[in-house]
Amino acid sequence: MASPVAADSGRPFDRRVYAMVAHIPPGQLATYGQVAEMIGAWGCARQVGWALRRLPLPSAVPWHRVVNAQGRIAMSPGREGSDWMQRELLLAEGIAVAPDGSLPLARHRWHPPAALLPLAASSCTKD
DNA sequence: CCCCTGACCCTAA
DNA sequence: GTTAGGGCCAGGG
Repeated sequence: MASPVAADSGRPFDRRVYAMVAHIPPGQLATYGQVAEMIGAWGCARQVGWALRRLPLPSAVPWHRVVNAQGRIAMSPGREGSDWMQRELLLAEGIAVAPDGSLPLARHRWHPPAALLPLAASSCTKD
């Protein structure tokens, strides 16, 4: 498999999310809403979070580079500690993540190339 | 079909 | 700077 994108995802939406996240360079960050907009799924930030939740770990997809718009790691009991794993991975890439999950989002914000901008709007689940 | 929940976001206080 | 409320979309009971 030449692509880092997991092929075991049944939903087209999930694959779009993973493919986009795979473009985020090391040491840089994107928000859920940002990823949603980049695949043309405006307003579907929550679905992006769902897609990442369905992602089997470990994964070649750099899921840890996606945080919420508040500049904090999305902590939730349902994640079974993957949120803390995310903090460790970001620290390893040189991003100063505070113990409470807050981080300097503005300093590490990813600026995607125009080639990745959405060509058309898409639904959250459909292509 | 109704209700609740979720790795969200924006605005207002 | 942080917290609270309402809105958003899709899944599951």
